[in-house]
Amino acid sequence: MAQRSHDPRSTRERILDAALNIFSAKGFHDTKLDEIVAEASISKGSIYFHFPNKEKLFIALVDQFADLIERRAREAIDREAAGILRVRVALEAVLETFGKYRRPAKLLLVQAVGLGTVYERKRMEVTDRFALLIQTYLDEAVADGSIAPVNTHIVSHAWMGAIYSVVIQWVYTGEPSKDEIMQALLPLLLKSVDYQD
Amino acid sequence: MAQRSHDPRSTRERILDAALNIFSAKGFHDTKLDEIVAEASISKGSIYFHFPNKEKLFIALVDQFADLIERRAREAIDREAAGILRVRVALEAVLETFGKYRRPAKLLLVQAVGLGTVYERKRMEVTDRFALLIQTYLDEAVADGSIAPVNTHIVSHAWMGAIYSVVIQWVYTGEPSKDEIMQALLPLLLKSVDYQD
DNA sequence: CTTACAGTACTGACCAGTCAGTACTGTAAG
DNA sequence: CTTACAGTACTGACTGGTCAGTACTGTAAG
Repeated sequence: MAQRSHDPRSTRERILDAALNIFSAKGFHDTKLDEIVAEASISKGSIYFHFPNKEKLFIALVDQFADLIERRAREAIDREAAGILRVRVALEAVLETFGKYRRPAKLLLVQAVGLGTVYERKRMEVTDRFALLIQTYLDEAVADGSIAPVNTHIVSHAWMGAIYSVVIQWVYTGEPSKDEIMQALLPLLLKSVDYQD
Repeated sequence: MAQRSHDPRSTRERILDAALNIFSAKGFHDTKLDEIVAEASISKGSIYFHFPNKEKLFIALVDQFADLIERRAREAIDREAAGILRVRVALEAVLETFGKYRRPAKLLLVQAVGLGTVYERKRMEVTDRFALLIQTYLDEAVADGSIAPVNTHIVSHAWMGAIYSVVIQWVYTGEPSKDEIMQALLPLLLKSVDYQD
């Protein structure tokens, strides 16, 4: 029967937690709300009290994690003064965060893709967001002469894709290690824009 | 009622054609078999005569197009003798093929991702396939001294991801143009492994 | 008349979303 | 302080539309 509410806002978090577990393991369509209900030990109605529908619940998780990744990257970048060296710390921060939160990583990088018409827009929104972040700092590096002029629009998408797929590989198989990735991916990215240290 | 269409085997292709159209436009889950039936002007029974189920029909399309891309790339590569120059022709071939077949491209690059547990394996299979293709030729280039030794496993995944995301962007928005992509992406990839022409 | 297909009509499992009801917490008028 | 009403948080049995898949029939060619 109806429960007390001395976990006033924690129910919402229980739902998000459980949803994250199941969505990231099984994907959007293979996840039944009843599984989330069981995992969170709440009721189905509760989900609909806190979220308008299954889709919005999923998107809340995607946004939440995209925010986190972006915040971590920006924080790391802002701590570092010099132009292109910021790439190192940003990449480190992103790998660190993805590594710490593998389940949400899976959600963001894989499960959020290919969900049908409704999600096309969301997918684009998220990728554009990260590509723009990269592009901003690449433009900055070009402006201050750290690197030669390039098509930063294409380069930023290429970088994002490169990071994405290496991270996906890593999230799924555990290989290669974070250190190996840093050692191989960082010089690769820097050299791709002609930056030699 | 039932017509003997004197298109004996073409029904199968009509189904594949229609399925490709609808799947690539709406994604797997938002596509109803009845829509394919209407589009192909065939019957539902026909689908189940030619394919065991919806999933296999979808995967047949994915495999078909993955085969095509790989074949085009290999053909282009095999026509070119020198080590790293093969990268140019392979990239050209891949872009050419993706450009010619935008709808299947969408299917392979986006719709086939994040479809749930059953497809995780397929996704990995396809990405590994392309990554390995790249890795083979990178290893060759390292062996014959065209480029310095690198972690070709990571590099191949990074390259694939870079190509993927630029192509996805292109398939969806039409921007940047194929020429711009060639002009920006090719030097980027080559420089990333320290190859200067 | 058999094989290979093509067609139609149907079914039933499934599951997102609903809703009527319960429990508890203010709070304020009498 | 106590009754009354309102607001919030939550429950879980139920439903109704949907759609993959099935059963069965039709027919033309060899």
